[in-house]
Amino acid sequence: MTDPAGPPATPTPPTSAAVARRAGVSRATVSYVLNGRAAGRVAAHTQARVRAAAEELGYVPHAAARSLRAGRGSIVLMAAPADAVPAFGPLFSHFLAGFQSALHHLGYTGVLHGAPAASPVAAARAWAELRPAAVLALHGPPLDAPAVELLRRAGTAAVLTHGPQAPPGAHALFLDHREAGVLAGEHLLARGRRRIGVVLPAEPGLAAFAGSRLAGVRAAAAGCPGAEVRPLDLALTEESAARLAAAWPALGLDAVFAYNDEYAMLLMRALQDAGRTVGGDPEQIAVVGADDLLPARLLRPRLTSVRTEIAAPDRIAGLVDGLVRDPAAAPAVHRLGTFRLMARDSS
Amino acid sequence: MTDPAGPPATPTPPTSAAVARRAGVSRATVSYVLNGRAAGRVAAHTQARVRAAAEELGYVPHAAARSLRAGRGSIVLMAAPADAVPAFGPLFSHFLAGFQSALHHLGYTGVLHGAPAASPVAAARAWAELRPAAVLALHGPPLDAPAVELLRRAGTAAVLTHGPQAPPGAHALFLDHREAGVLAGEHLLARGRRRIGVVLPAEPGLAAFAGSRLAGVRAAAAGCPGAEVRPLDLALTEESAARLAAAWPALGLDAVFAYNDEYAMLLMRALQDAGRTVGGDPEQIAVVGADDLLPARLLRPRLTSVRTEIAAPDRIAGLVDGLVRDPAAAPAVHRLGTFRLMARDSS
DNA sequence: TTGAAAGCGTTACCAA
DNA sequence: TTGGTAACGCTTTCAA
Repeated sequence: MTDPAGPPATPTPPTSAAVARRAGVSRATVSYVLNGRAAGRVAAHTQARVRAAAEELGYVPHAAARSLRAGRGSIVLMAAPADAVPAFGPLFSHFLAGFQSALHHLGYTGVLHGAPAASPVAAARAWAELRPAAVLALHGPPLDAPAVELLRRAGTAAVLTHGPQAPPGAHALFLDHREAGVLAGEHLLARGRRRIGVVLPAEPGLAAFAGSRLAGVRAAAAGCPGAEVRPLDLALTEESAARLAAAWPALGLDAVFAYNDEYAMLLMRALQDAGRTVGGDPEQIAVVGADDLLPARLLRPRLTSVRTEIAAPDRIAGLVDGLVRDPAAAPAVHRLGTFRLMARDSS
Repeated sequence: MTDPAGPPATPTPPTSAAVARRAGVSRATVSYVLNGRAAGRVAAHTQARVRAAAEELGYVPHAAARSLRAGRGSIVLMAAPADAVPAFGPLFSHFLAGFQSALHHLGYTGVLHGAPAASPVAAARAWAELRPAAVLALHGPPLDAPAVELLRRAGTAAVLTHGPQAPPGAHALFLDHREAGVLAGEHLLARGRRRIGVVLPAEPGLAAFAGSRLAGVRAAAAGCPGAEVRPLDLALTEESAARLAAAWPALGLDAVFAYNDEYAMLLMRALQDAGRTVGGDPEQIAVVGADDLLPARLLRPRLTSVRTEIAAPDRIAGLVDGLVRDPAAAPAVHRLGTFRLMARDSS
């Protein structure tokens, strides 16, 4: 490959200057034309020439140079779960797709960034280097005040974190897992259950959510004399579930909220294998899951589940856009979604 | 908030020039110190002063400016599935976490980018704007030659796409789904099955994989006289599965490779609800899934599954790093993983 | 209608 | 041991 004219792997990417040379105009003209700011400034045939030159050269603008000059980038950074894998459920994936698309229409570039971070501040520093227009921390530990401050000082217009409250300078997106617990608890109580187990997953990263759900069940039970709530440790393995099932008689529970459809399926199977029956009749054990996954509907009995209804992706995208445009907007807590109970045969 | 000294949201982020002023040194010195290139150049106490100044100002280097100057960015872009949601299985999530971490140790910033793209070239253009060091297209349609060329011309050192072969200028990461089909087919044939159905998911984005898996089963059957293979359309809904189960007698199949554990679970349940029994005995219907998901082991009978063993994340990260360092490396096809059959009770 | 030039934040080179 | 300066690619203001 000694052809000096067009090597397949160009050593240096074409710049707007190269386009200008080829079209016989100035760099300024190129910029105007390619950014649609040429109306009434540049002759139509000149525009055509510029576009053709750009096309032929395979010119692509350099986002870094652009945002350097503009003083602000257009990327919206989302913190990806680094190790807490289970967070990537189909729910979140689906939300993500819609969200990215909505951001795109608003002129942003949505990007998932998952670097292993020793601390929230370390993560914030890594994110800040990219000078994003906005940062959303939807997973892992919520951003704390120092992390938010770092991001704000680095020029991030909008900082959003999940969690019940917004640190100074940030906004919060809140999915109140307590509500899930309340729904499950009230449902079970209404069906006459009084001794309710609540699964606390052994897997790390889920502890915060699990705690809230437990609190929700407790809150529901508080209004019902004679009701008892008992936390249960469970790992996502068949051994762990078998152990819990073996201990069941000693526990004397008549119902369980299993955090999750996965934990629920696991436990339900273990209980059945241990000779107990699961279902809605008083002498059976009632089981409630969450997330309303498809496989859980395939079990017999069909699993009752607390479904998460996440807010419309474009609503959140609009919110982010608004915050970017008005960085000084008063911090607030925004609902990220709600829960709904899908009653089926297991309770 | 009229305090002119320290507004919480700084209007302009601190620059290296600000750090230099505060420390009473030049910008060059700041650069040396903060990049660890100061050994033997800058006095220890000067270094301390610079670091202190940076700390106090909350200085974070500007990635865009850095990569502008360096001529090359350090981000590794991974194409995220924009709409083909199912790709985000636990397998991929787990790989991703390890991969990001490995990239981080090599000095890269791994980033998932999922913009809605009208075509591969449009996607490539969006990616090229970020001037990434490397691009990995692990989902969706493989990159075609024009897309690769665009990226290469934009200076992307390493372009990797999934698929059986590498377009000019790109490398390929290949997970040969045919092998999964072969494994499933051979397994079923060895168990005496001769009339094998293969599920083709109705969901788009899976067609390519499904086709390969079907081809694999066909290849296995080709070596076995009397064996027949029949494709079956199935959507991921209970209605679709019920319809297929109802048609079963007419199909006269004694085995099915269901693409996926999810499809397998769905179909297995539908068959059972229609009064057929699933299992390894000759008069039962044999069902094989794939991906070896936990819930599939909870069904009765336990589901036989083809497990995907993805390559170690740090091996892939090392590969990418090598390609970035040597952009002219001869394109090759690299195995992304292998398959293994986990025989259980359903076949 | 077009061109020239400045400046965004960083780093590498060369001079002091 | 340190500082000045130029250059990366782009947008934008001002002048022609």
